Amino acid sequence: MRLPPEFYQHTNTKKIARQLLGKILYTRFNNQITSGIITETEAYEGANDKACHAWGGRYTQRTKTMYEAGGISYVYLCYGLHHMFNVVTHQYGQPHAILVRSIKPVEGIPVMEKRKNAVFTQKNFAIGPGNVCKILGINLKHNALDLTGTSIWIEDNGVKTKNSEIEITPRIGIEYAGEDARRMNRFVLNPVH
DNA sequence: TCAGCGATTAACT
DNA sequence: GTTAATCGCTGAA
Repeated sequence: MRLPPEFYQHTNTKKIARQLLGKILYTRFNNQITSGIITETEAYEGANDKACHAWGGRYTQRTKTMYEAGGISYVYLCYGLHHMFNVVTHQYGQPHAILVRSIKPVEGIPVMEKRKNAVFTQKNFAIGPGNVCKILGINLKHNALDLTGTSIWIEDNGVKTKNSEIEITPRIGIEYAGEDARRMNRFVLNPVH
């Protein structure tokens, strides 16, 4: 079951970030399908969240994607090297987004291994947001794509995630965000301790 | 126009 | 634990 636009257009971004855990993220580029279970997300809550690119209502070429209505992708380049894949949420005019930090590969593993130029082991599964984009083949060209289209989409396979399987922590790599750096906006499924 | 920097990673010591 | 890689975005000039 593909997630409908209404799923993304809810106004509680943290709740959506929680619900995305356990869903399956698919990409289909050049007729190659790859997918993985979403295991880690971070909620970025718009103009009032200093960690969000659109903090304070910043509206630029890059951030304008986040102001769209929920249900599209937001991809950008970080440190000049790494692509980050986000899901835009909330209503039009509210720059909320959810960063997908980790997935567990399911379909098209050979394709993903080739993209990463490495063979997957238990340990180097797609850990980290840069890797998620790398193995799924996502780059800047895939910014602002409709998540109900045929290139990138998310499916619900009916598996329910239990609260006991989920860890909630502050977000990563945003120490500059002051107070907001302490928000409990990161959701991890079945963390390996 | 341009300097400074970042929602990071992998390969080092 | 430390660091190089590397480039688009941002904001100030």
